[in-house]
Amino acid sequence: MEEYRHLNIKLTPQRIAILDYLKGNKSHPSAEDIFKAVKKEFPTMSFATVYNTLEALKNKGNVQELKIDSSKKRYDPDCSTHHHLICTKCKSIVDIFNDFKLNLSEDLTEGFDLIGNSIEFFGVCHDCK
Amino acid sequence: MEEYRHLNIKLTPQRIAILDYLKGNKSHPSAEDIFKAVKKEFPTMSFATVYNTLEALKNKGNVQELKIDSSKKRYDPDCSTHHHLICTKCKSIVDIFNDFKLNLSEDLTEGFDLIGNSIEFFGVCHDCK
DNA sequence: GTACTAGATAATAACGATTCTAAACTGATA
DNA sequence: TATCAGTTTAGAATCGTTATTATCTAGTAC
Repeated sequence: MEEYRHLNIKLTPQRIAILDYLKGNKSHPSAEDIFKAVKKEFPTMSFATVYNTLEALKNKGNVQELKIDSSKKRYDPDCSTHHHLICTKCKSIVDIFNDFKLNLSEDLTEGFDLIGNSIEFFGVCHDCK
Repeated sequence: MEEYRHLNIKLTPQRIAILDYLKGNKSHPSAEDIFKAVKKEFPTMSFATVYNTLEALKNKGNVQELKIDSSKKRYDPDCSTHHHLICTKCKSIVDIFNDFKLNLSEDLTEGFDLIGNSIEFFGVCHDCK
């Protein structure tokens, strides 16, 4: 597909299937979620391909790795600035697009060069209540 | 030690050593950091004891598990409300005690019951620049 | 269109953090 | 001081992720 040409990565059918799965995906899938979804179309799909592709997309700034779930990495194809609201029970994740102004005075940063921030809200989702 | 009696967990010498190591510790250690430190005093110390004790302390609300480092869990004996500033290179962590007011309007929370939030600032520390 | 090649895929092994198991041990209570 | 529920230990098992290697193929050049 031409729409992925701008990524400047070699476009294989497997990669296109992964990209299609990720496009507009708001579920913040794990590698396993991606693997299972793409395996339906490519039964020989291996985990290595999922991880390789995610690595390539991360390097191109086209996918964000989330550390929200301590048991496994999750991935977000939306690289715009936003935050997350996580259900402490089922680990479902909702995007929060508010722009919060968080100023840290120099004397608190202990000589760090600040790059950015990320806010994790937590709560219990509708289904888990 | 009497000072740990209030935890209401059985106090073994190994647990006291772990508690002593954690007391006032601002390094946000991993299980391995704790294991290595306590092993000096108790050469037969096993990882299971470290994880068991951390689990007990988590349940008592006396230790916080941090998901900041995607390759391993890190632990914070300071359970007061605070945030973290993380070096993207060496993964060192500094506490930020500012109290930020983060209001989320009802219509953004998609039916979640909000519990709290945690802010992760990231940057490059003095030593890694 | 055909050949070439750097880079991708797939199967599997390796790895590291964490959890589990089962037997021996011990702190806290009576 | 005897008891026992809970703890420690060593090691095995598990699980997510990374590495390896042989095979394959997308993209380029001819």
